[in-house]
Amino acid sequence: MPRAPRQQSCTGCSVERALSLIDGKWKIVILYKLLKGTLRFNELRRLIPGVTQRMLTHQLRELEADGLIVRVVYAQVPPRVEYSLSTRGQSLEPVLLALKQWGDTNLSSQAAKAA
Amino acid sequence: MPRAPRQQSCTGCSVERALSLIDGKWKIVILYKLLKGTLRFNELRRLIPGVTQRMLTHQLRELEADGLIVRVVYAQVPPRVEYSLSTRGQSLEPVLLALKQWGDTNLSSQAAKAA
DNA sequence: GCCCATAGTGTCAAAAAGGATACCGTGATG
DNA sequence: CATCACGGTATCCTTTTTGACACTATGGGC
Repeated sequence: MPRAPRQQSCTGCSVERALSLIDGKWKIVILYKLLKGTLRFNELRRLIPGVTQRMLTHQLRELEADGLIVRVVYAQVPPRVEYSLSTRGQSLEPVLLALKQWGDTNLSSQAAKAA
Repeated sequence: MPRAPRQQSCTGCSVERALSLIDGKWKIVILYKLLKGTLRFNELRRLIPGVTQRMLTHQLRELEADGLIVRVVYAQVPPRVEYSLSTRGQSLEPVLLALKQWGDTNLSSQAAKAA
């Protein structure tokens, strides 16, 4: 998506603004994984098959910039970086759960056909 | 988004599948508008400032293909085409409302700063 | 000395999404 | 006769997003 220019006069609707924060192929999944707790970079990578290192970094950076997640770097070797939801990110829980539940009940192969 | 190729082996997570149905800059907004009832093409267009005719058509077609909305064409002149949520689309209501509420409470200028 | 893991960054190129614009057919309206 | 509204299509072009791949630093293990 040529996503919203990250700053838009927002044509009237809070939904659109909300969307601009969580678009991107991986953001919701990342947030969802983080719901269960803090994760390190490579843990996320393993939890989300298909995401590349670059993409993961990118999305995490944007999520951080939007104040949805918190990034903590431990000055160690090997590096240790932990990601967790910010308060704002946690407030997305209802949305994430609603989405998950919808996916589960409406997208299972059976349900999809029954629809 | 080079969105999910519309058919993916789906690496394990129903959330990802759900996302592939509602990505696109306008889909959620369209669905949200349709929550309140049936709308005609140009009504949608007016309700969603910023969307172009082409985009609206595109997104509506995809939503229809994914079984989230229903398109009814009346053989009249001038043409009359009505869009409404399918049962499946209506089942998205909790998600849409959760998103709207999150947007309202967490993205108002004050809240955004307080975050 | 060589390889591994961690958490990245940088560059390049492909693919997709989105936007602008012009055009279509029809009947009513002026 | 010209124009408008409706619900689109078709085409072209630009911007974004994404993916592939190579490369980095450091300390530990073999």
